[in-house]
Amino acid sequence: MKDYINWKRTKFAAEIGEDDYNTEVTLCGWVQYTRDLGKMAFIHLRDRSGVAQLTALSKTMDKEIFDLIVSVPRESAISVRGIVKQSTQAKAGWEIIPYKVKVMGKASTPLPLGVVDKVEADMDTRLDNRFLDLRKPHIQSIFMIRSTILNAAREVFLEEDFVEIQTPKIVATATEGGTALFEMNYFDKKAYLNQSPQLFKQTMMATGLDRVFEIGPAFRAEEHDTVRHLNEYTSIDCEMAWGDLDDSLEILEKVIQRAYSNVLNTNYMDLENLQHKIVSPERPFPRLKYGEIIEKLASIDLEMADEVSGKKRTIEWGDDIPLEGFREIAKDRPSLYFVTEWPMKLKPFYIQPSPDDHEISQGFDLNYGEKELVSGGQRVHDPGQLKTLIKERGLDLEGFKFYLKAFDYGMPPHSGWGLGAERLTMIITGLSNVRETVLFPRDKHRLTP
RNA sequence: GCCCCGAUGGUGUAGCGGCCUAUCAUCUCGGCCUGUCGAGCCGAGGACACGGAUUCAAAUUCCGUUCGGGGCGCCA
Repeated sequence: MKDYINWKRTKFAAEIGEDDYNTEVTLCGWVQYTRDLGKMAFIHLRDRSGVAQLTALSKTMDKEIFDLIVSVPRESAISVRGIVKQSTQAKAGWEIIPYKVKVMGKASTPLPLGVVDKVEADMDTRLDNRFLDLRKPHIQSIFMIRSTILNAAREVFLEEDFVEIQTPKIVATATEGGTALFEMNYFDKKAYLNQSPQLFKQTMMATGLDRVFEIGPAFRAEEHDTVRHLNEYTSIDCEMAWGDLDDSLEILEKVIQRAYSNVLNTNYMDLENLQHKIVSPERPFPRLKYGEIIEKLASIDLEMADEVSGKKRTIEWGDDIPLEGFREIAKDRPSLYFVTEWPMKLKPFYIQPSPDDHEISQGFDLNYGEKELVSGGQRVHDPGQLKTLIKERGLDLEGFKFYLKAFDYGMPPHSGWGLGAERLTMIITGLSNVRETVLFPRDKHRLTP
């Protein structure tokens, strides 16, 4: 039989108020809970905005509708038409007296994952049933916040005259090196999933677009198994010409600050759902020199394994700062700070040395406590110098042909950075596992869903 | 790449040689209930990852496999 009723939603649960008393509404959502008292039943209907209570009385309603509404399995998708009634007994002050119900999508039982159960599920179970996991308001909040963060970045870039670009994710050469890549077959040729847009965005500096940004995926085939790594992550990248490192840092500060303030302004309910409080950071962010950090760590005798001998020794200038070292620094600096003036050998080949000291680079990191958020710097734009640095690292010039070509025909000075979108989301939401901030995370063990 | 840890109903767990025909909660199904909102009450259902070994006896010990969690390095 054809259904002639228009089941389009007229209100979200959270939109209902005094003005709606004694009017008809159509709500669409999921049956969160059914409390059947025999001749009377309460159904909690959840939509994106919140929960509405439907109060069904067998005496005053069609028996068929009553039986349907009390028997529909929880988490089924239903549409309900009813009258909003004021009620002192209902928590919201109102309730819906339904008179028409349509089951749009019946849920099977039992659920692989309870949406409102009192028992928590493991991350693995949750990810296997992510669509159900996402029905939990506090999980949805993570992705509401993530969306705000990405848009805040976009907002700042566009205000600052950047052009949004997309660079290829399938590439022929082993790009910048330093990480394992996923290999793939490209019409019988070997190809790789790109680890970062670095070389492409730099190439754009030779075009006259001057300021570009990209928000897109990056792939790393590292078999790391930690709460802060993903094999596919979202990189917020930018590159700008004709300026110096400070211009880059300023844009970065603005992006981070805007992300915080937009989340504070628009996602206060989501922060509440996550029971997390944040404070917008003030600019400029503190700047720590690599050398100062090493001094501090050496003064407390932080030990680390020597790269060559493997023996334990005190940290010294030239060593990379281990996580344990950053944990020490985080005791005094639990929030955002830049780390500048890294030794050249700890930074990639495309980072420019300082004009005063060729051992020191113009590369920087942005940390939040012990967490690394951003990496960037002033780039080498002289083709001769760039070739030398590539060779010094033992990399094959042949693989960088397309990149180097752009430097041979008028490359202006430029700088830029890459920000891990998930790491920023993790910090702003206060979550401890980066997987929480991705709908369908890719890690060493997980390829589905 | 290196190192730890774990696997018990749909979900989350207890048990750590015989007391296990396996605990509790949640869940599912059936019954009662006209004001529930962590509903309540009565009844029922459902599990020891897989393979091997030790033992009179294994969920429990050992080995292997598979799957999962975490740490380090590296990075965003």
